[in-house]
Amino acid sequence: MVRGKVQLQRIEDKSSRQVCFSKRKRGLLKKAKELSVLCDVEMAVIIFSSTGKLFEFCSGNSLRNILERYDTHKTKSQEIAICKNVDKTKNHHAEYTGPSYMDANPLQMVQRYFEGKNIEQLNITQLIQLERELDSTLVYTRGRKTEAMMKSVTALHQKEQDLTDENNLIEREISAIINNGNLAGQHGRVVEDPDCVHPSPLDLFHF
Amino acid sequence: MVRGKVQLQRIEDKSSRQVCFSKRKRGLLKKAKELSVLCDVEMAVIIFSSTGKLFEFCSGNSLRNILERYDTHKTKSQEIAICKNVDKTKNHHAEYTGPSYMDANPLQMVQRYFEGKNIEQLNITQLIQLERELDSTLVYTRGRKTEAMMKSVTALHQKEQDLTDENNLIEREISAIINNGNLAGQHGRVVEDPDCVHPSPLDLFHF
DNA sequence: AACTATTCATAACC
DNA sequence: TGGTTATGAATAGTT
Repeated sequence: MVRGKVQLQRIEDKSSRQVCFSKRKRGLLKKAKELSVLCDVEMAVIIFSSTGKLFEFCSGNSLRNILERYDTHKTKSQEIAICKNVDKTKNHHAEYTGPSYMDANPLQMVQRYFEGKNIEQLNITQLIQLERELDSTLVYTRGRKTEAMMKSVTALHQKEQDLTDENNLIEREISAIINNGNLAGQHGRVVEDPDCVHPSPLDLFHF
Repeated sequence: MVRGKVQLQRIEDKSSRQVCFSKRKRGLLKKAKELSVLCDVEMAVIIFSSTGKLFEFCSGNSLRNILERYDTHKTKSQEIAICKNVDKTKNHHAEYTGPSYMDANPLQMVQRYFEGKNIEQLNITQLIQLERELDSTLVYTRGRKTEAMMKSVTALHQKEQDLTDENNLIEREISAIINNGNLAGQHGRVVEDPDCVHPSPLDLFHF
C-alpha cells in the first residue's frame, strides 16, 4: 500500500476499483513471473476480473499441465491422508508436506526442463537425441534396479540363513533341555552340556 | 528487486533460492489476497516449490470452483476461436526465454529433479517406478519421433513431386521454344503459343 | 530469523 | 486510459 495506507477491503468506487485492479494485476503478474524464474518453480495464476475477463499466468508453457499436476498432487495427498488415517484440517494456505519427489513423472520432468518448449514442438533431431538419452537413462536405471534388487536378495538370503540358524539353535537348545530333563529324571540330577547349550558358531553351518 | 538489482534468471545457489522463494512467496500471496479483496475479483494462485511442495491461494473458498470456471471459460473461448478461425497466439506472459535445457540429458534432469538425492540412493520401489516411467516416456518420444519423421517424409515427397512437376513444365517450355525456333526458321517468323509458354496451373497435374 | 539499504509498487493526482 | 510523484512495501544482502 502507499500514500495514505489503504484499508484491506473492497474499494467501493467502481472506477477506482477498476484502476486499482489494472495496476495491481500488472504488479502481481510481474511478481509471479519473477518468482517463477528466480526460484525455478512451477506456478499458475488465474484471475477473473469483475467484468468476467480472464487473465492468467503460468511458469511453463501450459497452465493445463500445472492444473493437472495440482490435481494429481491433491489426489495423492488425499490418498496419503486416507492411508495414514489422518484427518488433517486444511490451513488456508495449505501446504502439503508429503514425500513429493515421485509425484512428477519423467515426461513432466522433461517438459519442465524444456521450459516453454512443449515436447510436441521439438524437431526430429531433438527427438532423436531425446530418445537416445532416455534410452541410456533407462538402461542405467535398469542396471541400478537390478543391482539394488540383487543386494536386496542377498540381504534376504542372509536374513533367511540367520533365522534358520537361530531356529536350529533353539531346537537344539530345546532337545538339550528335554534330554537334560530325562537325564535328571533318571539320575536325579541336572547334567549341563555346554556344547549343546552353547554351540560354537561353526556348528551353525552343519545343517 | 532490491539492493544491487538482481538479474531475472534462476538463482543458482540452492539455499539462496530457497530463502528467496520463501520471502517472495509470502509477498506474492499477500499481494494476491490484497488484489482479490480490494478489487473484488475471483482468483487463484498455485505454486509448486522446487521440492514439490504445494502452496495455494484462492479468493473464495474453493480453488476447485475457480479451476472449473477457468475450464468453462477456456472451452468457450476456444470454441469461439475455432468458429472465427482465429489463430490467436498464446498469452503474452508465457514468453520465458531463459537458458535452454536442451543440453541437459534426461539423467541429469532426473537427478536434478531429485535434487540432492542421487539416483544411486533411490530405493527399489522408486527405481522400479522410475524405470516404468522412463519406459513410457521413451515410448511416447519414439511415437512423436516417428510421427514427425512421417510428416517430414510426406513433406519431402510433396516437394519432390512439386520439383518434378516444375521440371516437366520447364522441359515443355524448352521444347516449345525449340519448336518455335524451328518454325521460325522454316517460316521466317516467331510463333507464340501462350498455352505452351504459360500453361494453366491445372496442367501441372497431367504428368 | 532480524536488520537495513535499496529498489519497487502504487494511491493520489493530473 | 496513461503519466508523474510521494510514500509505504518488498526484499537482497548481510549479520
